[in-house]
This record gives sequence, C-alpha cells and structure tokens, in this order.
Amino acid sequence: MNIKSVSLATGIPAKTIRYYEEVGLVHPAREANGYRVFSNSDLHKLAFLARARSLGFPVESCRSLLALYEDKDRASADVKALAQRHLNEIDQKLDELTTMRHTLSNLVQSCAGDDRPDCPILSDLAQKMSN
Amino acid sequence: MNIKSVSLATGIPAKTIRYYEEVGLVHPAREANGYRVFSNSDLHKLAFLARARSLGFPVESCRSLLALYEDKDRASADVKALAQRHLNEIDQKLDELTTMRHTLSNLVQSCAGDDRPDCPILSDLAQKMSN
DNA sequence: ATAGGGGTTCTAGTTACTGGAAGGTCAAGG
DNA sequence: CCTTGACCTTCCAGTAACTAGAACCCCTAT
Repeated sequence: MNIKSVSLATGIPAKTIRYYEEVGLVHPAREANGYRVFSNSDLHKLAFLARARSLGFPVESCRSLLALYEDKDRASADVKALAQRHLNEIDQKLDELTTMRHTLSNLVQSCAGDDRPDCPILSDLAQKMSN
Repeated sequence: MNIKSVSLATGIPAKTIRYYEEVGLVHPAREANGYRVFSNSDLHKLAFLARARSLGFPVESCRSLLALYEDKDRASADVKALAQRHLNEIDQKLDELTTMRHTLSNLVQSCAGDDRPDCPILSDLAQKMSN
C-alpha cells in the first residue's frame, strides 16, 4: 500500500504520515524505487495514532501509548496514569477557557456594537489589573 | 523606567516585552547607552496587551485591539466583531475539549490500573474508527 | 514523446514566546 | 582604580505538530 492509499484509508494527510515516520512513530518499508510501502501493521499503528491524537494526546504520549500497546507485559496502571495526566491537563485547559469565555461573553454582551466609539471591551482592557 | 521595572510592574517577562517591541506592538525610546526607556504610555499599552492576552486574544488581534483603542473615531462594532470572533473560537475549543474529556474520562474510569496488561484504553485506541 | 498523477527530499513558515551565549554599562565597595 | 554584581544589549536556537512549496523522480497511458 502506498502513502496516498494509506492517507485515504486512515484520514491522515500524507505529509503527516511522512512526519510520523520522521519522528520514528512508524517505519514503513521501501520499494526498490524508494516509495514507502505500508503493511497492515503500519496501517493499524497509524489508525491508533490518529485516534490517540484525536483525544488530544501529544505526539510524545502517543509514542508511549504505542509502546505500551505493543508491550504485552505492560501494566494497565501505566496506561491509566498516562491517560489520567492527560485528562488533568484537559481539565486545566477547560478551566482556563471557561474563565475566558465567561469574561469575554460579558464584555461582548455589554458592547453596543454600533458606529460610536464608546466600548466597554476596550475600557476593560485598558483597566490596569481590574480583576 | 527600564525594562526590569516594567516587567515587575506589568508582570510581563522582560523577554516578552522585547518580543513585543520586535513585532511592533510597543516602541519604547532609547537612552544614549542603548537601554530601553518606557513611558507611562508604553506601560499602559503593555498592561493592555497583558490583559488582552490573558483573555486569549492572539497577538495579531491584540495589535488590532490596540489600534482600535487608540483610534478615537473607531466604531464599537469593530471591537465587538473582533471579540465575538474570538469568543466563537473559544467556544469551538471548549466543544472539542469537552468531547475529549468525556471520552477520556470514561476510558480512564474503565481501566483497572493494576499490574495486569488488559486495558480498555488501549483497546479503544486500537479500534479502527469506533466512533 | 508527453501528460498526468503518483512518489521523493529538503527548506522554511506557523504561534508566542523562552533559554542561553557573548558582551556592554553602571553604581558601589575595597 | 579595579572589580563585582546586577543590570542591559543583540542574536541564535528551540519549542509542537504539522503544512506549504520547490525541485525533482517514477510509471502508465495516449
């Protein structure tokens, strides 16, 4: 299977697949002409990566997850710990974004949005450390 | 006022202040010896930037906000539109993160987290397009 | 022969800083 | 007067995870 087919099959852009190879996440074989050839196992790995990335795992965590996946002697505790850490980070980001959203939403609502210059959004930003 | 004092006053790292100058957000004067001198107006701008950044506005949006702030003939509609766009992006990220959090949280809860290899997290990731 | 649709590598750009190196400046102390 | 320490300066490189683009090779069908 060549890279284009793999891209279509997994939904991962060809450029990204090459990038994953560059950073050592997959190791497709090569044909005599230099073209990459992907085995079923490569396909499977890439699908795994795509799913892990879609859950927001950083690429380095994906590397660890892949290693754990292939280590049949793993302890599920290690996987869980990794996922838990990531979950904590997501929660933290959610908190930050929620706070931003709250403030920003208030500001947007309080702004007339007409052709006059008065604007509570700018007034708020201009305030030195209002919170 | 030199850069260290400004950094302490605004909470913005000196490196970041230099960066803001490099990208043209502030234009501090220089002393004879080459040191930056910050006026009250510079201070004010930097505080404005810090607050806008803390609301998640990208630096380029901060540039626009600053320009609007200084344009006494602005229309508040322009400010509101910018903020609304940013709010939409925040909402989108919140959606993504919430979805991730949901899935991930389920997976974490379903994993025993012991020394055995069986792990629903890995099983899920290995599943080709389960959603 | 050529046109097209693959493939390859390499470089650089994206965001918003941050760390570090090499070196200039200035006030205070011995 | 010299040195020490705390400032300051510029410049280069690295971060995350791709992505765009250039220049060029390969293969098949017309």
